[in-house]
Amino acid sequence: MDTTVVSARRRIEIYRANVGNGGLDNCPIRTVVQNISGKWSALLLMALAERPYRFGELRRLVPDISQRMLTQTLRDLQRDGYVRREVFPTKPPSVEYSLTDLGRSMYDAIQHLFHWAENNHQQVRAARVEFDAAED
Amino acid sequence: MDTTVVSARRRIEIYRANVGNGGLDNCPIRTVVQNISGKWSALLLMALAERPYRFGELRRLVPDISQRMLTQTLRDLQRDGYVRREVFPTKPPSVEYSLTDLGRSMYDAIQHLFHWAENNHQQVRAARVEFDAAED
DNA sequence: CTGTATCCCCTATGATACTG
DNA sequence: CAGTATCATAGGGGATACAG
Repeated sequence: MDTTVVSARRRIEIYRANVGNGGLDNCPIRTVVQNISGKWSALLLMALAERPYRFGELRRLVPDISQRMLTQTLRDLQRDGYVRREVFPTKPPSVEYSLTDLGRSMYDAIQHLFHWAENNHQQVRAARVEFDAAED
Repeated sequence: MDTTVVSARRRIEIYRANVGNGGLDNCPIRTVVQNISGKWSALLLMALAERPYRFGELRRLVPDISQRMLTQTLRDLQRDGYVRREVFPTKPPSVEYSLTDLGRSMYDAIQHLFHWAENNHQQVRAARVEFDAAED
């Protein structure tokens, strides 16, 4: 817990040092968080953490994602180095997506949050209900 | 790492079981992730993980946040149960924000990702540069 | 000091149709 | 099968002014 506190202060100081010439743009945390907080990113990361998937497989696995967002989310994850895209010259061509080492490493880190969410989301929902009820 | 894989599959299965009647809305992970992925949420959580802050203090600590977003982000964090808001009847009134136990617990979980980001954001940036350069 | 109320813009997401 | 292109929409976020 002391580690938490000291770390938090240092992070803020680093952020403040960059305000004015970059600010959040240079923030390590936002660099990472911004591109994995999309609507479908976590879901696709979880799928690929299990095993490699082809494009169409992912589409069927996540039935309510639009083709556009599947393409775009995968591309963003690939751009950040989390996902590897391999094209196989079958006919018609097939494309396989898989986690890179960097992606797996990041997944191991974000997994703590996923796990927390599974254990505590009811408390969060309850807090929302209570907050909304308290509004006059 | 077997834990990772098995867990990921179960999470996807839980998600798929809800597609059609709720889907992402009932997803524990999105319930949590959606409201801490805002532009300023992580920064404010880190500040409050250090110590309680007054509204004006936070404003000076994070000079480039608009008053509107400071108010709104704090309110969202409070609504989810992460932040406690206390009004002191001074003149003029002052308001103090602090982490709740739930907030501190969540912070401990998300901290792993923050730590990863600090250690690996250069690799992510490098991956982006490489990806962009490969575009014709 | 700590907010609320407007107005405005930009980006993320979605629906649909088309292509190698 | 695995995408692109185009158009439309909603919400996040900022600037500014006002209020208790």
